[in-house]
Formats: sequence, C-alpha cells, structure tokens
Amino acid sequence: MNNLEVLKRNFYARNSVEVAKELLGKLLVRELPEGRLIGKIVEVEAYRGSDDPASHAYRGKTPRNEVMFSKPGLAYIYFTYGMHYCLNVKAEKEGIPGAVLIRALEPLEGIKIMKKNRQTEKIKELTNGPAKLTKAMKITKELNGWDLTQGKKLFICKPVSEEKFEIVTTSRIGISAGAEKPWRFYIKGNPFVSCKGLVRKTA
DNA sequence: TGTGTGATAGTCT
DNA sequence: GACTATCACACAT
Repeated sequence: MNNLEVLKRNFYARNSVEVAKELLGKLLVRELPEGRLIGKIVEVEAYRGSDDPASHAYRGKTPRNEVMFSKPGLAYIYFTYGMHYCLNVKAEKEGIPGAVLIRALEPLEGIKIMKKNRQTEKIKELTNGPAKLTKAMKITKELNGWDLTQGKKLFICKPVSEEKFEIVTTSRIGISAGAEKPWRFYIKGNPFVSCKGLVRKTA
C-alpha cells in the first residue's frame, strides 16, 4: 500500500546472481497484527543448483528444498542449526533451482517491535544476520512458499527514493563446499552488514 | 578486537 | 550418525 511499488514476478525470473545484486537497497516489508516492519536489504548471497555445491538444491529436489524449484518470487524459508530460520527469495525461472539468501537488513520502520522480538535494545544487533532478521520480523517456516508478489504479509518493494551505493563482492559465509564462488554482495560502508568477509576484486 | 565453543533439531547418508 | 547457508557468550589479548 501507500506509495510502495511491489516487485513483480519478472524481477525474480532471472539469474540468481543478478537478482541478488539488484535486491540490495530494496525494502523488505512484514505486516504483523501489532504493526508494520520495514527493513532495507543491505546484504545478500546467491545460491544456484547443480553448478553450486553449497546450494541446498545441488543434489536435486527434496521435500525440504522444493520451493527452490518452484515459481520465482516465492519465499524459501528453512530451519538450520537446530534453532534458526533463514529467509531466501526464489529466483530463476520456474523449475530451475535458484535463490537469494537475505543476510542483513537496515531497520527503517517498526524498530520498537523488532526490539521486542529480539529482546535487545541495540539497533545494530536487530537484523545484522540471516537468523537475526527472521526473528526480528517473526518469519518462520509457516511462510515457506509464500508469494512475495502479493503485497501483503511479507513482500519486497522499491524504495521511495533510490539512493546510490557501492556494491562489495565477497565469498559466501558459513559454507564449506563452493566457498570460492564470489556470490555474496553487500552495500559498502553500511553498519548493518553482518561482517566484512573476504573481499573479491570487483570485475 | 578477536578466537573458541556449546546449544539444539531437522535433513540426508 | 554426521552435518548444518547461525548466534551468543566466554575468555584471552
């Protein structure tokens, strides 16, 4: 609603790496009974399929990762390390595996609610990590497969005013296989990025 | 300011 | 039975 323009399905129906880079600076919106939460996407990682050993989809389709093979623009939410949820956006065309992991947000609206969900007063700690932001926004596996193009509950839209920023490219965090691929991107200098990582040369 | 480690459960081998 | 797209806290420096 308001003047927010929700991203359409054709935005997502492209190469995961392209989608990842373009998601930087976009707004993630979460509507809850207690209020609306908005965060700017400042850090992402791209995951693909059979050419990406770090991807859940590397070894083919399973009940867990079936969203990665479904329609572009859906939310892929998985449970990991026994206690954490992570939010991904399905990219690539229907049937082709690919997703973008949202690793960090800059809180813009609903900060009071995020503090309550995260049980901390430190704004920098609210959403500077993939499992932190899902907790701050109450994103759980109930939203796995949610269509982000609907413009309600959980969606992504363009910022009101586009601002310029530099993109830093690094290798991905927390993986063993496929660690050499430079598929992590973040907004240079943004204090909400989870960590600096090994910076790759920008091609 | 940085490194190490325990928590905790779903998924796949 | 091993591994995990993590976090938070302890401890050393």
